[in-house]
Amino acid sequence: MQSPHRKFFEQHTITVAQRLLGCKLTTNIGGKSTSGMIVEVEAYRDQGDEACHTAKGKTKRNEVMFNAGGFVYVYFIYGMYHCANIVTEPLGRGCAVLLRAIEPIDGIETMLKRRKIFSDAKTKSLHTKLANGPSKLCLALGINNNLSGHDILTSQQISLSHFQKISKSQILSGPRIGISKATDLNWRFWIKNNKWVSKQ
DNA sequence: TAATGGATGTTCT
DNA sequence: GAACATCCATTAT
Repeated sequence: MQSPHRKFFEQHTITVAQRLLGCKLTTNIGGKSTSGMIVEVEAYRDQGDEACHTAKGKTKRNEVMFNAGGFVYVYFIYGMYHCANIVTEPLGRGCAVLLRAIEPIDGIETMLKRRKIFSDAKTKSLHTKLANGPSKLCLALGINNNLSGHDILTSQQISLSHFQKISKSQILSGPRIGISKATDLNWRFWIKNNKWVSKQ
């Protein structure tokens, strides 16, 4: 399948967020290839969004978000977890889409090991354990701060391709999860009836 | 099934 | 010193 071009990522953040649903995200880390279809995302925008990391300007932590659309922004949270974003809109803006959940495609054995899921009992309801949340997704795909600042168009370790066509009628939206500011914005988007989504 | 609280460290006030 | 785009085990209902 074809990979998106720069212009795909430089559109309005809401547009990119919706169009990322159904795309296949692949990582190649530690000699292991893993991939999954993006089924849930959240949009974070530079203007009118107090919950966005860049709401108060550029800092050491968020500087990667000011790259051109298509760069990867990973941050460390709660002392033990990572969250992965894809930068959107043109160079210098500071917008991104948070990746919240994937439906596994390739390298499931590797993902199970990274998530420390071993017993058969646990593998029976994988959709509630493997990658249904931003930090679970990072663990499953082996994403950490080393990937922050990579260009998803050229990186050898993380890439994106079109995979499944998702129409507007298949996309639902609601408030973003885990934030205290700008909770009125319905900027979480997910694929309707997809069981790999973190919260329906 | 819902609610609570601990783990853990970086960033910003 | 508080907040934090989380997760999971434990406890209460």
